[in-house]
Amino acid sequence: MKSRHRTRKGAPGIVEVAQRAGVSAATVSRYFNSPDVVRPPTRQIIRKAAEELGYIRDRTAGAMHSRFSGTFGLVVPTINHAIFSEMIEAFANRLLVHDRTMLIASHNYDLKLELSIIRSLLERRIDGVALVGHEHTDASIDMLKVREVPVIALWGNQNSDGLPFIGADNQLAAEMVTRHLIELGHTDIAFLFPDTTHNDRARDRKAGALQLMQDHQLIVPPTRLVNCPYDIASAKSIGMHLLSNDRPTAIVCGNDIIAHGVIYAAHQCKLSLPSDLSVVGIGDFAGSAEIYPGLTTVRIPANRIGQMAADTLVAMSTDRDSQPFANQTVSTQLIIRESTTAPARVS
Amino acid sequence: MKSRHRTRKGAPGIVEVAQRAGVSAATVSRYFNSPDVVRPPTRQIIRKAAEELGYIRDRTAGAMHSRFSGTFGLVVPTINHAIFSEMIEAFANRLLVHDRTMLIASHNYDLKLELSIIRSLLERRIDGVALVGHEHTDASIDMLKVREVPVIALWGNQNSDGLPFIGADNQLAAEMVTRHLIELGHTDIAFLFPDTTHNDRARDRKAGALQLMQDHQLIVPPTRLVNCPYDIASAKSIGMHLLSNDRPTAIVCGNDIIAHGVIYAAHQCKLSLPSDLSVVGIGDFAGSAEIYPGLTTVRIPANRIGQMAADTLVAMSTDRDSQPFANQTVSTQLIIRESTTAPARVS
DNA sequence: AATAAAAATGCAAACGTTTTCATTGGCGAA
DNA sequence: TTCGCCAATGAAAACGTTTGCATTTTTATT
Repeated sequence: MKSRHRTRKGAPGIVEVAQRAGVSAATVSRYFNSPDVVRPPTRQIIRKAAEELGYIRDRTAGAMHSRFSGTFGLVVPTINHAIFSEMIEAFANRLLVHDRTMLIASHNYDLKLELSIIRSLLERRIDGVALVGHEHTDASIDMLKVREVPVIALWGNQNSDGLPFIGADNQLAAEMVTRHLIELGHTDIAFLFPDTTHNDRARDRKAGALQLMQDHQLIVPPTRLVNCPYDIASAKSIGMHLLSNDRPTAIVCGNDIIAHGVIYAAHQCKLSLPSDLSVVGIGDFAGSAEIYPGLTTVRIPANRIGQMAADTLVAMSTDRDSQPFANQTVSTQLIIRESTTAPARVS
Repeated sequence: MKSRHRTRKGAPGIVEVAQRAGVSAATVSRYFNSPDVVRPPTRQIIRKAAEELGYIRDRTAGAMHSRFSGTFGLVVPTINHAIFSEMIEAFANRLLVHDRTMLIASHNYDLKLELSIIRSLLERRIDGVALVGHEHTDASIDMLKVREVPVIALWGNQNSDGLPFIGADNQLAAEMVTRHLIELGHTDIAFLFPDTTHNDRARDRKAGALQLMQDHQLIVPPTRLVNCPYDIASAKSIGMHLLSNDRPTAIVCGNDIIAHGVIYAAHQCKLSLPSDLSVVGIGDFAGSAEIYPGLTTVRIPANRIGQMAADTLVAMSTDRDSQPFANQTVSTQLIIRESTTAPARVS
């Protein structure tokens, strides 16, 4: 209790374990990091000593020397959102399998905040980081490049930013649902997409849908192209407005959350679905199969993305040199349920 | 490149900054940790040097000495679930305000896994941890106790385990919705709750609802007490079964997710709500206000819980001695919307 | 059984900070 | 101008591991 600032209460270190086991600290360290290099009998002795002492390794200290913290970062726009939370959970669980942990933070589509989050992650010496989308400040990317921290972009499938990615073809996804409606005979279709300013996924989707309309010589007047945030309350109220007079025969929603909101709006307006209105979403979130009527949408395997991201990042941090990893586009699939049908009155 | 194992690429350390600023490393360290003790002119010089070098602190190294990692753990049953994800986001965002980060993991109601997660968090030297609920293995609690890591139990409001908590009165919440139905005149009420084995929140709710029924001399036959997992698909299918013949006039659901499923089931069965069936949930999740008909439920402020947890934990880790913190029960509120009404045929 | 080769272990020097203690410098008071 | 005090800074010892190298022990070979 003099020069020694208060010692970690009751927590034995590697040297205490070594002492009790009658070996050197180095051997104990090796026992934990690569058990196969220590002789089986020694292993037993150490295991026993560590257990009796209730020893818990200090990876923080280990990270100092080995430069691996065993922690990875995940930066998302928002945690509290069906599609991301599914991915987050998959990512975290997969990391756990690799004996790694996840540091996560959300920036709510604020790129400036993203930068400061990345900085904060770097201060914690993460072994790698997964970012959502391809829109990031140069400062963010540079910071990661300088440290040579493995980075991976999730959810999109373009590498405008030069980052390896794991994601879906969002443009194609939007095309799929739009084509489905066109093939059913719809011509008066409305589009509800969120602000695309800092959201490349939404931009791709919107572009895909609109392009397909154009390919089919269908014009989309401004009134049928509505901005709608990714939250159910806004979606419902915008939906109500859209349906109250001169309503379209079908609506393409930027994602399933918006679609849920629109369906609720339709119920509220006493419309019967799908005869009065066809609705499609993108994403196939939890609840989309159960909602009434079942939502026609495009399945994007969020948990697959999360899992692949974890695997890839761990691999990248380990085999430092096998970079760059191949970009991966996960498959999307049109799922036709009960929310779509041919329009009642063909024009 | 001889004894020196590969140096962190391009990453300047505190000494490089010190060198460039013409001061000692100690002063740079002080500049970052308590700027007020270094003279303003010196501050400027250091700030400039750090900026030009693109210096990023290494908190890992700092943590070694100061025993604060600036990271807190959050252990939840599942991330991908409306109510938890709202709390998780609030917790993370609030920590960010405190310049701290969050390590999170989910155990899917597996207490054994929870233990190993806690261990893993401890290996990362977290400054504190928030656990959901009051059911934990003794080993988990002991491990935390020995290290004297601040712990807080979320979501419940009992301290059977001696842990300080921040949560809601789940029993009361269930009573509120049940009372509402009874007051409307319902006597034939069904209850859908998840397995309560490792879930004290669900247990409290169930107990609260059933107790109230008993208080009102209403008996609940076994057929009206159904086990139902917290997922929408199960809820809908169980709901369908329950509604297909000899249906009750009202259903109390263990949480809003189950309620959503039941409402979808009712739609599927072509029942009209609330005249044919009243439904209540607990939690007031996103979507509960928008669903058709709007769900009568009890509001539990998840984000408030998350925020308070972050504040409390940070405080606990800082003022080590002001423990134990007062337990906090957040207020719940009955929200009456359109999913409930008096039963059609009074028996 | 002796020797070489291989495997297991120990020693001690890092890793990049923070913090204690000592020292320097600046400034007001006499 | 000189002295003394306080604020600001520097030097160096931790913090608890990992790992390169040296040494010892084991195993295989003749």
